[in-house]
Amino acid sequence: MPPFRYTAALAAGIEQRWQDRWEEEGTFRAPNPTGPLAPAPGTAEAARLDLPKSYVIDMFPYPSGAGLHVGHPLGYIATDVLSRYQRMAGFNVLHAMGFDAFGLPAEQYAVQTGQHPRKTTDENIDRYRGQMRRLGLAYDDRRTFATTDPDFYRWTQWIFLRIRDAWYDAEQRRARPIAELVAQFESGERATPDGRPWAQLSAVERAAVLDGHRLAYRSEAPVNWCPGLGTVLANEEVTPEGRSERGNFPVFRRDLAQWMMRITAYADRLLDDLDTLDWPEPVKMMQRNWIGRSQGARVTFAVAEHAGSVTVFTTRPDTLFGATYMVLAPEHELVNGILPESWPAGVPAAWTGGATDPASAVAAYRKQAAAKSELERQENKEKTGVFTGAYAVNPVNGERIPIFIADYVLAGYGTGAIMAVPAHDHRDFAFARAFELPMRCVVTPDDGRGDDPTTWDDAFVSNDAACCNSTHDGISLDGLAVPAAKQRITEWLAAQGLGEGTTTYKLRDWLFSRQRYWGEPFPIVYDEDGAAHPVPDSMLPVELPEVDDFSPVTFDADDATSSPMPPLAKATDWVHVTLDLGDGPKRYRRETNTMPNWAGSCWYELRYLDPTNADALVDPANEAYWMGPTASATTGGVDLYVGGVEHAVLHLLYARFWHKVLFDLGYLASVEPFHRLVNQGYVQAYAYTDERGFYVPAEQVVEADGGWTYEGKPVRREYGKMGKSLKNVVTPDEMCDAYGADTFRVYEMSMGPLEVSRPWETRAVVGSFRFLQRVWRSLVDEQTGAPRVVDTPVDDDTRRLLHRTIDGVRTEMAGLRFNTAVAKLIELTNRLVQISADGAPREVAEPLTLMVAPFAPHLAEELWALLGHDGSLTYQAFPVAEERWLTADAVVYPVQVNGKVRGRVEVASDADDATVQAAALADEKVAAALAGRTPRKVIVVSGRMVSIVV
RNA sequence: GCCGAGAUGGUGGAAUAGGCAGACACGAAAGCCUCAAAAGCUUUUGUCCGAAAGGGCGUGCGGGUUCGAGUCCCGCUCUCGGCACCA
Repeated sequence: MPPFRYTAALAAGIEQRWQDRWEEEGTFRAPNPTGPLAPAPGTAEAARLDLPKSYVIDMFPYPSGAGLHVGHPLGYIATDVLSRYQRMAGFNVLHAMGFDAFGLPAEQYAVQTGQHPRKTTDENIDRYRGQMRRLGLAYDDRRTFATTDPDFYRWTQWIFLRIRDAWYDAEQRRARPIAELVAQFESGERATPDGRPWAQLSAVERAAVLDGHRLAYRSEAPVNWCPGLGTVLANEEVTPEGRSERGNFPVFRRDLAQWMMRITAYADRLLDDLDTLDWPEPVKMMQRNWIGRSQGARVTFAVAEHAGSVTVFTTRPDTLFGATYMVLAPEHELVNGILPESWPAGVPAAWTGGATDPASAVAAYRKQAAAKSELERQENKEKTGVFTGAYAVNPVNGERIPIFIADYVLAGYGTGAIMAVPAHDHRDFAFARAFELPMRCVVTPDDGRGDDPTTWDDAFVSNDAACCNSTHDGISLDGLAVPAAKQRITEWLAAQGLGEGTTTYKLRDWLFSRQRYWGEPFPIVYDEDGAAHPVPDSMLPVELPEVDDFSPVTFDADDATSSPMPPLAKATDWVHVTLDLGDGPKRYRRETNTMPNWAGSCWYELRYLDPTNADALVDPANEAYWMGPTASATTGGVDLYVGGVEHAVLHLLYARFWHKVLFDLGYLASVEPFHRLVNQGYVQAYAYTDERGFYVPAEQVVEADGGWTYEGKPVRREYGKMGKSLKNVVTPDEMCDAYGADTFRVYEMSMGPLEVSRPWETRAVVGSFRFLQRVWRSLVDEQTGAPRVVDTPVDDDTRRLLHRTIDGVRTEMAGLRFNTAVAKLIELTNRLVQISADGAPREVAEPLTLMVAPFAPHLAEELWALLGHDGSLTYQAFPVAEERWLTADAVVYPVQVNGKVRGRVEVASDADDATVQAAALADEKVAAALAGRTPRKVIVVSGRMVSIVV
């Protein structure tokens, strides 16, 4: 083995040396316009402030105990490659990394072992930092933190207080300080809920009124209580089966006083501003679906022989004439009030559920619905329900229609009540068929099915057809297209005082309390009356107390009646405090819930901008510089944010919400946190099970004619995640040991497009290793380690390849197509190898080194030094292609005869079409294919090809 | 069920302003070097017929538009992801 061959050991030496040097020199530090991270005037760093900026980050990781496997760094390497490229291409690049370190695993480990979560967390972070350093990730080392740092969560708490201290002004469509709302109440500009003057309200009453407006508020509301975990959960953390996403415990709806975030106030803006973002369409779609805005109308139906009325929400007010019955959610509050003593005469048996009177029918149905698990409801979509015995009056034609309760109507959406139009709604159709309810066609089918619903297989649903059978005193929709009919009827209802156009959302307010230890404490205390008071900014952060027992009290998983007991409640010395909140020292009780995991990740991208600022979460000048709106990003935000699709809804929606509140309150110039989002794919892996179904170590499985064996016995292959229990984990450290970090980086980038998931294949890594070896061997003498570069000029053909490569690599880099960029570099390298028998021409060696640098930075730095340069190449200009070498003198045209390539002709690149055509027809292979026939048509696509038709 | 994304050699993947399908890499085969092995290097490698020259067929399936379709249109199949009675 030659002593200076590029081996793993040689690579390890180079990598270590350059990582040390980058650290010593602070190579990747990005200057801020102002504050502690602003550069000294006149330095190279200061000059970079005049360049266009680029802010590139990944979704920061939760530092788990298992460390990184080869799947995790895919996005980190991609953003690193891009940011290294951009530094060379003339940008001031901010690239940073932190840790989302509050979370359950550390707490659960603490519960099991008694080891403080902070210790576990810090150890894991150290391990992650070590692994990331070893990969050569070029972060600004001054801009890093964990969400668990008191200096960080101080600001998380500060933001919480600003949100609590704000209300949403629906007219101005923005958040405003609560003091401005108080002023409106005081002046009488805004009436109090019960009309009394503000001054006459007691302190408790005022607090209650304001809580009805605050963007962070406490409410006694139905929440998802999970006794098995001992905590409440956000809607998003509950599976469709009604169980906890984590742990799969049953979840119950219970009324509990909890902190909420009024994210619903921002539903429209969160929806509308998606249009300004450069995000993958599926992610936008998921957010749109989650917000679930739908336009429609509320319509009030009187209850027959009764004083009450029921308001329904419908998106199809145009079908009001087709309403033949009404359905309330079983839990609807009006149900009990409208039940008659006995069934009306002639009620069909199927409607009563076999009960003797409406009250017992409703009670029985409710019981039956409650007994069904969510899963059973999912599986069985057959419509069930029961008649209430009451009738509603259709306001448009006075018709009496029966009122049912059924679980296909959800209490939490719209008004919890619907008008049923079985002819034009699939669900209503199914219900009507099951209960033999009448149907009336009020939208003429345009698919030839006829207008008699009794002959239909399903409802006719269309927004393009025209209305019919919809005329009564003073109102007719007949002949109107659906959209026009909606407008007409909505106006009519409003004029009659029977309804109004309205918008509803699926989005609910965000439950923000967790009964956990390892989270941000709320900066809230309660006085003797139970009133909440903010902890003054000057007393932040409210730090977590030391406790002996980190677990919330958990209960029998099925005990729906249990109540939360957070771990912080046990820290009695901490809970009970004496504070002076401006009216002298008093006793207070601290809030013992903590914030949910998402809190820190709702704003961390802002803290990288000014991580050491002690006076503000970020200096406005720094935020405006890095994230402010630009011509192409009109709502501002991070230039590139890379992370997994699993955060498509929750993290990204919550972070957008907080960002908008902070914008409204004047703290930020940007309206959106993340302008461009890219979802990196997953690196997955094969796992193998033996005949008993146990996993066997994947690395020892061998492939043998169409199957796989482990220790000679056949095993089954499955494809999925990497995990300890699947015995298929491959770590970046192993790859660094075997090949070096540069090889690993190149391999991860050349596996395929960033967005696509792909299987890990360790044995393929060697291809990237050979590539770097060829680069090294071309420029360095393997026997002496001396550079073997010559100054002889290269042939035109090589020079053209060089410039085509430069041009192509720049294009691919900008489009994040790193796999094809690497392929182009390999092609250039393979040419260099061919022409370097007597030494590598500098004309190719230098630009190749610079272009390889984003992918294999350590190797490139080493080669750059060997080429005779001082200092890091980090800020060397990326090569620029010369236009004149991008076009060849001659072009080879493929010639098609009847669609098949039959020959090729070489023609000067500036030849006109006639010349090209003549050359094509003169080619002997083409002539042979023509076999004497006269071309009917000859098509010359300039610079591309010739097509002859005979 | 609804919405979205996708399907290209043995494998990962190239090629979208409709213009030479399979770049680049892995694997495989043969060879060079070596006492030998490893590493490295060279050549071949979509498939079928053929000794070769050459030819036929080929981008999930079936149609269509076009001189020309992986790319556009219509109709399917399958895979993955999201939502799940949202009125």
